[in-house]
Amino acid sequence: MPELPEVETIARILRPECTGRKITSVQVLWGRTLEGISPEQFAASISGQVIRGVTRRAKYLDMELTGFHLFVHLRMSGDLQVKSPKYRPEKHDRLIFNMDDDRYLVFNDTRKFGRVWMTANPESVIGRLGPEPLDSEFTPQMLYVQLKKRHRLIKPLLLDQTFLAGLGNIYTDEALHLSKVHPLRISDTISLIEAERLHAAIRTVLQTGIEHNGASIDWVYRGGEFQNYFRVYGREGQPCSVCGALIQKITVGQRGTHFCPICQEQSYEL
DNA sequence: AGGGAAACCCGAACGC
DNA sequence: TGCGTTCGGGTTTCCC
Repeated sequence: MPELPEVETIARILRPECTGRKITSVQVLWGRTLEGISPEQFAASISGQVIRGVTRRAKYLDMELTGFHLFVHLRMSGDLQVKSPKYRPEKHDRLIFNMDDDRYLVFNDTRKFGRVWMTANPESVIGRLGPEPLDSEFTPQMLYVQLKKRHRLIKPLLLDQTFLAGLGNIYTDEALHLSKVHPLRISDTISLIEAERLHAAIRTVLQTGIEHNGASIDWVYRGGEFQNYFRVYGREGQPCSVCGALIQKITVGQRGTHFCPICQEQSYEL
């Protein structure tokens, strides 16, 4: 499930493969992948565009083109890979870009949730996103202040991409457990100490994810390594690695939420 | 303002 | 075995 670390890994893999390549044509195998543009218009405007660079913003892959940005959000099951000239389309391929070295950039997405935007104005796609959790501007103090301004359950707030950009369900549960914050805590009751722990935990889980995905070349939707290090996610009924209590699973804001009832006390902690 | 529900999808897991 | 049902995941949109 591509979250921030997986997108970061893809960007790192694609950057040397695609930078400087010209897109000569594109096959649109599933039109609804494209946001705000018809397949015909898309094909017409992308042909001849040169890929200037590949970066990441939150969970969006950002390909800078000659006159546009191509943003790709992989959502649940998306995958983006460079294929050799002899590649033939496979099941669930949605977009196939032909590059000027005769290789292909293939967007495959089993569940059809992934989306692609082509725009001259990046703000129209990523303008509402909150701070980047791994940036130096994102400080413990800033997190504390922002939490104080809101009155929301901490779990859904951390998942809100306009509050903080990049955490998905898995990393949120992991970060809450690592920082010993209960998922049902109300944001403006979180102390400075707790906010500092949460800040550190968010960075730790994301960085750990990046390291483990980076360590395995073909992780994308074929099983990465980070799953072997889950502290709570998917471990309902199994013992907490810290205290031995059984991990519980509840629903918070319509999302499956895993936590340790002992480590993550619900009471206020100074 | 915040929260709940529905919608978009399909493969895996589950129940019988 | 084979069938039908449920679930989950990220995000947006609508409604209370």
